[in-house]
Amino acid sequence: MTRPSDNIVMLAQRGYASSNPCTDCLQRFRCPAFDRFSTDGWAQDESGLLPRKTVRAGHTVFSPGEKFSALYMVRSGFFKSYSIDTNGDIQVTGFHFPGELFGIEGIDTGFHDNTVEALETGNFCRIPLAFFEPSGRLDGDVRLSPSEETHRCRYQSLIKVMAGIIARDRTMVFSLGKMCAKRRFAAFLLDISDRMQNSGFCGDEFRLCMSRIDMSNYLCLAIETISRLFTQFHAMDIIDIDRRNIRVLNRTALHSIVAGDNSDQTLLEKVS
Amino acid sequence: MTRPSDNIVMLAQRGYASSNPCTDCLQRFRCPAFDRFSTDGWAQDESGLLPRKTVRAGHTVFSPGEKFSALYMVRSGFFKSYSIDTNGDIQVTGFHFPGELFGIEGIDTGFHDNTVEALETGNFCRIPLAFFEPSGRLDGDVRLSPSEETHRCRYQSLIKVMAGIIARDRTMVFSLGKMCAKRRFAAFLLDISDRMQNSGFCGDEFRLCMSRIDMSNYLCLAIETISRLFTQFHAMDIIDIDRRNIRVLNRTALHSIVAGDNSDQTLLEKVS
DNA sequence: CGAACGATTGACCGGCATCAAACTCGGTGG
DNA sequence: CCACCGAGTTTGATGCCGGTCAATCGTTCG
Repeated sequence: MTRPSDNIVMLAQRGYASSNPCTDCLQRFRCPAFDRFSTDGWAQDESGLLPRKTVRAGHTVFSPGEKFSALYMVRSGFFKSYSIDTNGDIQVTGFHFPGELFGIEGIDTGFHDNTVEALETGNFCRIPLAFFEPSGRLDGDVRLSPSEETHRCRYQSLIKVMAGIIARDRTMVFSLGKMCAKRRFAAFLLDISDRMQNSGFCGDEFRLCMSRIDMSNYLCLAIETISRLFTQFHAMDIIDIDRRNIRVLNRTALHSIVAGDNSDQTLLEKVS
Repeated sequence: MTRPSDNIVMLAQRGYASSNPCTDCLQRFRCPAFDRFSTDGWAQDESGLLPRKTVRAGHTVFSPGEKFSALYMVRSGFFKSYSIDTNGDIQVTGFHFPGELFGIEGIDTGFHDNTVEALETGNFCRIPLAFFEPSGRLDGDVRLSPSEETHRCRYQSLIKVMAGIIARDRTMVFSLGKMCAKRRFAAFLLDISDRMQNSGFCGDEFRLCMSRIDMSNYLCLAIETISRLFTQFHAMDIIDIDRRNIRVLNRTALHSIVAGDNSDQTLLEKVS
């Protein structure tokens, strides 16, 4: 069968494609750089279009210590971000799907403190921070002088991005603190499913873009626990799982597990 | 545009304490509403000063569903914020000390989704969201027309507030996911201590403003675990604890527990 | 083919939640 | 003044979820 990401990958052009401005970008309606108010309909700086770039699996978009000067919009492919603590332990902090933004965490210090890495060949668009500034400002990247209305839209976009991150982090805190492994994992599957759908894929049958190790690290569970939960959910006919290919068979069951009417015990234990 | 002299008159008329504008506020240097660029040196709207309010222990600043239209700066006292999930379970999401801001979480939906409650009698200042808007805007609250420079400062303040929340949430995720109870608790004590100091109190001897229940809920641990850790740290001569009064005796030990060279075992186990 | 890596499955055990009981302290009323 | 109560806290006993260790299997690649 065809890989779910083929359709988008084929549309993604490399580098500056003058034939492929924002008006043709599949992610334009989720992109804060796409101006609905401008006459021509696509974001641009002095040099033309916003820069795009393609990275292969395992390669990074940026690393800790690099100067923070832009946001990034995933155009195709999947990315993960992680940071390394003082003990050298890795913490996967998130996954990024097509149409999603990443890289704003460094906004307070001015430097990135995490790494963003492509899970498979992917393409992203770099949106300079100056794009969101209150008024035209030259910072070596780009000079922009948006109209007041345009700027307000962009301003609110930036706020919204950060608010979304806060909301997602709060969910994560709740997940880690109050949910047992099963609930947490079910919530993770639903989250991934929803975001796949938002990115234009089928939400019920797709390929998991990350390894079991990344999953376990992100969810703060042991790899073995992840594996056991996969087989358990499979035995309960909630999912079909083959390598990284997953099919959601019983979404309702996942939701009831997440709801977890009782704090942490074996809801639906004997279904199989 | 109102002149400073006008405001003084208005203050007297409205019963504001004219002897206590922002220039006398102890928290002014941590407050985004305090304008270092303005000639008179304090934040104001058309009606005079930013509104302040006092609440008693157990009373709320706002509740879920209320319209989001302002940030809040703690002037004195201590506050906690918590939300209630679909199962009716409470999750304490944070504590707020003098000089700290709260209430920005509702910025994306336009409504607060959590409750902020005073832990003891406290006073806070309400900063209308319009204060941070790119340009003068009338939203029923206040009309402001800041200069470009002033606005950029305010704009960046808002960004910084949100970035700070994101950083704090990330720390929380790491704490909940990767730290055992002892490390988590030690990190909590250090966090509280630092913030007490930032708020102008002694960082080594103070009164814990929240109950054991709030602590345990916030840290996602059982009350019994919190209690055991208090006695354990006391036995190790790391702290002195009497009811809610705590004295930090060995800050270095707390730091080494948080560092946790090894994942989750009994560092300093046999010190007593 | 063999090495390396990821994934699965089983056995074991430890940290922390849970249950239960005792204790402290402040408030109330007889 | 003491008895009583209830909320908050402490301490002990027990059990279980999920981490750790270890062996096996499947897949990929040099």
